[in-house]
Amino acid sequence: MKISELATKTRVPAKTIRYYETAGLLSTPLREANGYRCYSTDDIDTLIFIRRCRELNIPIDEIKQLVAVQRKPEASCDTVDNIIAEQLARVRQTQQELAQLEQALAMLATSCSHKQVQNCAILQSLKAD
Amino acid sequence: MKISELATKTRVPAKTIRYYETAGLLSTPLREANGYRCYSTDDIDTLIFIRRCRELNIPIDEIKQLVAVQRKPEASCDTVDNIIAEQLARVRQTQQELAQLEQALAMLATSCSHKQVQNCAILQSLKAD
DNA sequence: CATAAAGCTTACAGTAACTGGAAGGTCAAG
DNA sequence: CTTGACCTTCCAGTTACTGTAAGCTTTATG
Repeated sequence: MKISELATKTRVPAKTIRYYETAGLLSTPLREANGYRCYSTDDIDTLIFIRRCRELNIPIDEIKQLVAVQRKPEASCDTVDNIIAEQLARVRQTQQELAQLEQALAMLATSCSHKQVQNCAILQSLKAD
Repeated sequence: MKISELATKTRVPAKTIRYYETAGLLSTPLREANGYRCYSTDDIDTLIFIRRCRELNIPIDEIKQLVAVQRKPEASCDTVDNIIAEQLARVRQTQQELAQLEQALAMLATSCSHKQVQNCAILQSLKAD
């Protein structure tokens, strides 16, 4: 199958598929006589797996590990557990930071009573150290 | 004052100060005879303002507008209000997305009972379209 | 005074994960 | 035969810095 078919079947843009190849996430595919990339049905599974991981914000380097570990079926899944746990920790950390951000912004958003810039309470707040 | 003094007074790294200059966020400073940048006390205020905005995750292009509008004290503060409101909206949008992410990851994290990779429930889930 | 360390300058490269665009080859249809 | 849809590669741009290198100047020390 050619790249655009793989793209529609996995909902990953062809451009991104080529990028994943150069990034070392996908093995280099066979080529037809004309130089077109030629993919197998296995590639569909791998690529959907990658897409799902990216939807979970897992960095490409860690997805590489997840793809690699699947080639050793008898390995323990500690690597998998750790990557998911780390990603969860990162997400929760970001959530905390965003909560503080939201607080600060919400306070700013209600502080200005539509006067002129020279009296703007938002700008005043932002000038404080 | 030289760049490192400005850096310590504002808690913005000297490297970042130079970057802000090329990014058009800070006006080009005077130079001493030896070519060193020479800053005024006003630059302290501007830079602290910029740092506070960045802590609120406001993009540099929008900080540029906030800095510019402060040079016209009689302008209305609609620009300011809009930028803060948009930033708040972006933050809340991200919060929603992260909440879904966290749900999905948390579910994955508890799904695997430490078997081998070939039975790993996490990997199974990630393979589904 | 010599020299070494600290601080300043510029310019280039790298980060993450793509995305857009240019220039050109291939293939099927009208 | 030519038009349009795909395919190829390579280069540049995105965001907001950060690292590094090469080369000044200034300051501190022996």
